Amino acid sequence: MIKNDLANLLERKANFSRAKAALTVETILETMKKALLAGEKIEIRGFGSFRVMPKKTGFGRDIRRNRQIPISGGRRVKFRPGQDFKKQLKQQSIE
Amino acid sequence: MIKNDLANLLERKANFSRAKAALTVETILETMKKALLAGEKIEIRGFGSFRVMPKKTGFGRDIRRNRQIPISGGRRVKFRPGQDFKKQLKQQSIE
DNA sequence: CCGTTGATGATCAAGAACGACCTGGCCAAC
DNA sequence: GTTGGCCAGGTCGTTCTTGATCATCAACGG
Repeated sequence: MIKNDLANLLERKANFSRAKAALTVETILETMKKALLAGEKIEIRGFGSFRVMPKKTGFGRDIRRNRQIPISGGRRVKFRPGQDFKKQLKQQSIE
Repeated sequence: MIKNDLANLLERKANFSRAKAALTVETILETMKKALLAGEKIEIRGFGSFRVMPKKTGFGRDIRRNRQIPISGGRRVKFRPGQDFKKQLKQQSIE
């Protein structure tokens, strides 16, 4: 699924124009991104939650150069699917 | 940030009615959820990607009962912020 | 709609962090 | 205001994380 799919969905479901649909999708995603960058958490019931957490990981590794790479801090975005979402994930299996 | 915040945003930015804004937000999120449940991956450039992966974890642990808990498989949803997103996360620090 | 641009994914390793379950508290949703 | 979903905590095992490169495909222009 790509951004275009979501836009198409709004075209059909909400009867939006293509431009409006695309803009709406981008607006929402952009807003969510900004909120996360501001350190805010996003919590949508029935869907899931995004949380920004300080990065605790210490070292990664560069195979090519065979050296450890200090992870100079920062933050990570963690997504957790909601209860219903998780339940459905368990029930359905991948083939 | 909660679902209501996103709806308010659409009211202001896109001049949607409250009901339409709320419905739009839910429609998008619901669709994304369904896509993930269908095993589809979502890839939005500039934002991030959601991928569904089979769960390989074998055991969890119940501290209270001091026993191991078999994690009977299922799938997990993994979110990865996009390049730009990640870069900004690094640059900004938490207070 | 097709082609182009360039971001995204996989990979390899090693090490640290997260995840599951359960209960209580807090807050999102109605 | 009420309901009930969501987060935290603890232990052990699994997964993630980092970086660089090539191929693939999302996004966009003609």
